[in-house]
Order: sequence, then C-alpha cells, then structure tokens
Amino acid sequence: MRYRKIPDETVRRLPVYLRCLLFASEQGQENISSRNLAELVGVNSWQIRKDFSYFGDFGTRGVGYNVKKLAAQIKKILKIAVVQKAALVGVGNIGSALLAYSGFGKYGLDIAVAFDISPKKIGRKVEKVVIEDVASLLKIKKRKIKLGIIAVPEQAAQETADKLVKAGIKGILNFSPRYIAVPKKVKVITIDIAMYLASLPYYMTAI
Amino acid sequence: MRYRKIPDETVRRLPVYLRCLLFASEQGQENISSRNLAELVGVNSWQIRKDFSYFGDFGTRGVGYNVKKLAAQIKKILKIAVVQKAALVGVGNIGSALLAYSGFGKYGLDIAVAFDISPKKIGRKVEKVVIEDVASLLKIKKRKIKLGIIAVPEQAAQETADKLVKAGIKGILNFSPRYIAVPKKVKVITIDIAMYLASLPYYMTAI
DNA sequence: CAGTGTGAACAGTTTCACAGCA
DNA sequence: TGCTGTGAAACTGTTCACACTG
Repeated sequence: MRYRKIPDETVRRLPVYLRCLLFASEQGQENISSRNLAELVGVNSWQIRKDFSYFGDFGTRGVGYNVKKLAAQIKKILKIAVVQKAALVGVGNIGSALLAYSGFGKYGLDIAVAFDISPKKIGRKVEKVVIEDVASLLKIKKRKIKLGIIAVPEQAAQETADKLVKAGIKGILNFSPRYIAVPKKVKVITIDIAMYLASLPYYMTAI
Repeated sequence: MRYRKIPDETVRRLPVYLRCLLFASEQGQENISSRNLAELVGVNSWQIRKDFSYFGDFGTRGVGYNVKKLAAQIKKILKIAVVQKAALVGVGNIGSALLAYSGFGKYGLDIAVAFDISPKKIGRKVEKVVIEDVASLLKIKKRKIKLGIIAVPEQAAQETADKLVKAGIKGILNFSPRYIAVPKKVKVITIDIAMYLASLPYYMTAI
C-alpha cells in the first residue's frame, strides 16, 4: 500500500496503540503480534495491521512487531518524539486536576506554564508550576510553546482561544463546553465531559 | 426517510446540539434555523437537517425549529429527559473536579454518590456528596443507579469496572488510560485525557 | 507455519442538489 | 420566498480473505 493519506481515525487510534505498547514494554515484552496488541487495545487484529500498513513495513512476518521500535515510530509520526510543551489557561477544578495528572509524561507532553485571571491564584505554585497572570500570556511566544489547554469558564473560552492564537499556539485542547472559532491552521479538540456522559444513557440496554 | 437506524455519529452529535439549543433558549431565541444552529455548533447546516431527519419532522419549512420543543425531543431520544443519577468511584484529582463540575445538570445528569478506598477520604463531604467506602459499592443496586464513572488509578480500573457491573451499572465513563473489558450489554466510553493532547501535534502545521 | 501486508468487498457517513411546504 | 426533508452520489473507514515471507 505504501503511502496514501492517513485516515483521521487511524491517527486517533495511534496514541492508544502507543499507550499499550509502552505498557507491554514495561512488562518486559519484546515482540508483540497484532492479535496480542488487539486484545490490549480492544480492537480487531486486522484493524491494527491495516492502520500500521499506512506507514510502511513495521512488522516481521511470523514474529510480530518489535515493541520498542514500533513505539518509537509512532511517537515520531505523532510528532511527540521530542517533548512538547503545553500552556494551561485556567487553574480551577479541571485545570488543577490536569496539573496534577501524571499521565502526560509518557506521551512526551509537559504542561510547562499555567495562567489564571484571579489575583488570588497568581503567584501560587501548583505541582512545580507557578501560576502566572493571564495578561502575560503572550510570553509563551518566546518560549515557542505550540500547545494550549483551555480550562476556563465557558464565557471566557472564545476570548482565551483568541489570545492563545495570537500567542502563536497551533493546537488547542478545549475543556469548555463551547464551540470555539479559530483560524484554519489551528487544530482544536473539544472535550465536553458532560457530553460524553450524556450520550451513555442512549446506549444503555433497558433490562 | 422516517425510521432507519440512527447512525452512531448522529447520536454523538446530539448532546452538542442540545447544549447549543439550551444556550439559544437562554438567549431568548424561540426558533432557530439549521444554518443558525450550524454556526453555534460548528458543523454544516445540511448535516444538522440530515441528523434531525432520522427522528421525524421537527422543523417548520420557512421558519426553522422551535428551540424548546427540539431540546425536549433530543433529551427524550438520549433518555435524559428524567434525571439520570451517576456513581463516581475514585475521588482523587479528576474525581474531585468532576464533583465540583457544574456542567452535568443541564444534561439531566447528577453525581449522586461517590466512593473511595482511602480511609482518609471516606466520610468527608465534597460538594454535597459524602464519600463512602468503595466496599459498600453494591448499595447502588438498590438505588437503581445505572451510570458509573471510573476515576481511580489505572491499576484499579478493571477491578472497579467489574464491581460496577456487579452492582448493576449499564453505562461507564472511564477516565483511566486502560481498556476495560465488560459484558456486551454494558456500554463503556473511555476518555484518556493525555491521549487527546497527544494527537494534537500531528495536526499542527509546521509554520 | 505463524503472522504480516493488502486488494477488494462492504458498511457507514457526509455532501449535494433540489423537490416541496409554510 | 425561505428553509426543511431526503434520495442519490461521493467519500471515508472497516472487514475479510488470502498471498506472501521470515
């Protein structure tokens, strides 16, 4: 197949594969078959082989995939082989939880700066990061930070997005329950937590 | 078209539509056109008309949709017209943030009970909910709670899922970065926060 | 011979264009 | 005239079966 456009769905699954590969690696596994990985991930083995086929020949027939090589390859594709720094805006409940969350490291992600508007919070240290005044957000331009996380109240979401774009951010993870408009070259992923919970009842069997 | 199977993607979008309709309603809007709603949501107008067409005739040609009626209809379809109670397991950083999060109410969702394993936390009151011992999880069966939220460390995720299933839960929102295996009749949605952030760099333009 | 890589068939989703109704 | 509702076309993603290889 070698070199077609990579489906979005495949890209979405790559971090999941990566997570499971790192897990397998921790367990001391050196090689892993598509079927083996499939169990860990919760998809079919052919889905996995198809997904990997978009990038070239990763595996060895009869053996499987080399866990470490594959993990490194996926990191490279996702552009997280070198640590990506992120700026957090809004250190409320969700923001604080994100700062305390230890799961970013293994994906090569690091929340390097945090901003808030409340004078009460500015200057405080939360998990190795000192909260700064949101008025000084533009300084991230100098630090070449390309990832932004929005965890402010929804009324302030669009305004915060505008500021982040002005500061040179290229990707935004939005935790506010609002659609935010940005220039085409900026990628936004919105996680509306309540929304996910809201779609569950539909799928729940009656009995 | 009237009565085919509703696409999963449409179901996924319904809570987003609902959110925007409630917003429009707050603003005092009585009717809304598909184009109008499309702007609020961030999709195309024909997508919206198509989605609604799966359920019957909601709109009035030349006028648009009645905001309140449509919102009520969507709630009914999603089975959140009557308040759905949820049980939270794990009151750490993420769990606490969820308890404090005010966004559930408008979707007819309510975190009615919370459990933790730490004796330090048991008995404490967080946002109107008293944290209970996870050993007594089974009591939710009597209270007919059908929704579970997993916010425990990943090593305990599967075990927690098993307990929730045993307690009669029908839908699980999983915040741990692990695939969890459950009987087919139970629906699981996994939100691995770091994962979403990890897929952003791939889409970020180089310049 | 176990396990990858992939064309082809299939399934699901989005886009389009326009008929039809208030 | 303005906006909905929808079949048909285009597109995207998944499943399958199997040729091929270490």
